[in-house]
Amino acid sequence: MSEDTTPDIVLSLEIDDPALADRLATLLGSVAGLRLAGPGETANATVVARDPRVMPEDIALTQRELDVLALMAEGASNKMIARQLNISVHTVKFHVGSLLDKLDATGRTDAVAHAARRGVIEL
Amino acid sequence: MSEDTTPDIVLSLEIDDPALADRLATLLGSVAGLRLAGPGETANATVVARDPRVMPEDIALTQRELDVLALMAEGASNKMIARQLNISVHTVKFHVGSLLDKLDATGRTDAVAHAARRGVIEL
DNA sequence: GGGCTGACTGGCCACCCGGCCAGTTTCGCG
DNA sequence: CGCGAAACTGGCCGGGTGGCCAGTCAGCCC
Repeated sequence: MSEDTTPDIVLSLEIDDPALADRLATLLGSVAGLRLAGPGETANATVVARDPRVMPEDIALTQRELDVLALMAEGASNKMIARQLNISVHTVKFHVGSLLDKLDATGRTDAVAHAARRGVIEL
Repeated sequence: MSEDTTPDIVLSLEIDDPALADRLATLLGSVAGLRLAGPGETANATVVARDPRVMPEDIALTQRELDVLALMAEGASNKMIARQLNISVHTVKFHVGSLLDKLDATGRTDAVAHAARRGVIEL
């Protein structure tokens, strides 16, 4: 007579590895106080396990490059970035160029995507 | 003598809501076959629950727009996208323009960032 | 001191991008 | 059947972007 005050926690699974997903579903499905989400149901929490992509040590970015990168992720143009950081557009381009090199990107959009993937920045 | 073949699944928690985090930790901590990750330990899976931010229904994007968006997220230029989709560069620009409108973005970088934030695409 | 590295600035230029206008086709609805 | 909405395609052009060159300044190591 106490469960009504604290309903089951609903969990959804987003596991790439089928074997792991199966084990987790079995284990979690038999825990009192929580259950797995049904189709279309909104879960309280999600269990995620992405494929073990290479999470190399953080790329060595200077503070200035991080500043520029953050503003790039906001969709700022070089001109806007220059204004924000009180530097010239040419300097912004310089840092952007360095970022493209270090992040192995072909353009600013690619750079932001790569940085987000690697956890260098948060979207 | 059978646990050595299937070691415990290690879970880490990333829960914004402290109360929910506490309940999950209690529930999951007493499940045989899995345990919570210690400090610095690499987990097999992560339980995440972000604060219930407005998750509006997916923005209505056409299939073509999704195609273009996906390639944009890969850092592809309009020319590359055109080649990939067998359409002209001008048409790609048209779709990009629609994406900028629908995603309320100022440029392709901003569009990809917004789309990733809203879960429209996965980086 | 001399050499070195990294942040910063500038000019120049080919290319790309996004906005404008215009046109076609396809589809569903009254 | 007409008709409008939406998807799709194209030319044009101003401004943004990225690559290349060169140069200054501050800090650090040998």
